[in-house]
Amino acid sequence: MQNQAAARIVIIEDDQTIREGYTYLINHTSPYQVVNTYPSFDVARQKISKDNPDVIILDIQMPGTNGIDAIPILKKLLPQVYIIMLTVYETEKIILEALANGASGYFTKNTAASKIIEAIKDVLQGGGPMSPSVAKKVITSLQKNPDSPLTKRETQILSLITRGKDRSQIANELFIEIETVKTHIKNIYVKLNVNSKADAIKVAKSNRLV
Amino acid sequence: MQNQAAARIVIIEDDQTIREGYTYLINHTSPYQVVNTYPSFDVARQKISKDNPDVIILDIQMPGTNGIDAIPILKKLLPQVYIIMLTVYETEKIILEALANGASGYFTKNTAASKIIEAIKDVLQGGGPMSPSVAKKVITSLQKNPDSPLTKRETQILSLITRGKDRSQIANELFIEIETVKTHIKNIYVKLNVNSKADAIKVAKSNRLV
DNA sequence: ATAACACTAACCCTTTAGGGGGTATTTTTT
DNA sequence: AAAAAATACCCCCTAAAGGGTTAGTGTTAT
Repeated sequence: MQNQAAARIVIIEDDQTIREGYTYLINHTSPYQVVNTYPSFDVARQKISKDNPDVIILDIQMPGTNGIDAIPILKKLLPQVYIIMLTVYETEKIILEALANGASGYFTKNTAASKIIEAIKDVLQGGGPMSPSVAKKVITSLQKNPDSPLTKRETQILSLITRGKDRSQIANELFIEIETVKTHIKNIYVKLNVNSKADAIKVAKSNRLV
Repeated sequence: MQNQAAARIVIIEDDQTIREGYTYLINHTSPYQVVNTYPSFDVARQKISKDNPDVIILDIQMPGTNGIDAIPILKKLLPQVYIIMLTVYETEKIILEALANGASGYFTKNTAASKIIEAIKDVLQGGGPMSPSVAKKVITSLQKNPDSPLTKRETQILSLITRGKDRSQIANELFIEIETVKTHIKNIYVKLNVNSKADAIKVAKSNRLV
């Protein structure tokens, strides 16, 4: 008698070869079972609840609803499910969208089946498995610009501005006068070559100053 | 004759046992060499440039300057260096601060030396190595709330507000009237139970609505 | 020690944006 | 057919933003 049922996997992927390849490999080399596969999310939508999957392996480019948009719908249908993206896309934008929408892992399609099996184990244990190059892009997206032209105080104030604070709230929070805040903001605008809050935030975000 | 010089590693870590343990293991089981070790950043500061490291393994809690604050200074001294954090801390806040400051990888101290050696290989090849639990926290920090009370349009407008756009800019961007934007904002305020932009942004960020 | 930078604060000024109250039509989704 | 979402208009008043200028006091690096 085994300790618990094998985790249930569903693969949603339009390429039949990939679908069958991963299915075979997962079923034959791991303690997990692929309970169903679908060629698109639109086909999966009505039936996947009955599969009761623990993990979904999801493509992005598919006929009909794309994988990115499918994630929140799948999470609503199956709140406990872990979704691992398996796709050819690895632009920072798409990776971050997938993770923002609720994906728990992200791999590119050249990934060996053994790594996918490790990834299934990893999500089930509360990890966040990613390809090295994906992890790199995620980390890069979090990094600040080390060559900011702003001083510490200016950076601090710009950060409060990006959080929507107004001059008086900033003054209160930093225990300084509102006129001092104004001076800092004026200096920030000069350094960033802007003349409004909106543009300052835009420059701050695009140059990762905060 | 070997293809290239072994990558040069420096360890900055106040615990002598850990320092010596990892040094031994890296030097004896991998193609990398630990060229120097330091018990604190303040000791390392003046001499590390001469070590010319490719990778620094960095603790956070140390006498003097902590590891988080040390990262940008090290990056300024050695712009090409990869920094891998090795620490007992794994709160989301500290992890994100370390990565924002320029760390390329992050591990907790119970990590096996073999994983650290893999991590060194990984950063040198352009990856972003992390412990599974660290990767999980990084991914969680990027995820949106799937149960937002806001409609698509409201979410879109709130997102533009968080980017510092004012009513007229939002109206222009979405090709709608400024009065319509006002209406959406009023509805957002009611749903979020706030009555100012700053509070809306605060609620949006703390509940990951955008 | 001394110059440069950072942080602080004050005065002047005008323009723009924000927030609250309502009502109402059209479009989309269920 | 009913509900929800998106659109748009009117009224009101206060608060906030932006620009210009000057200046004292620390701190830090050369």
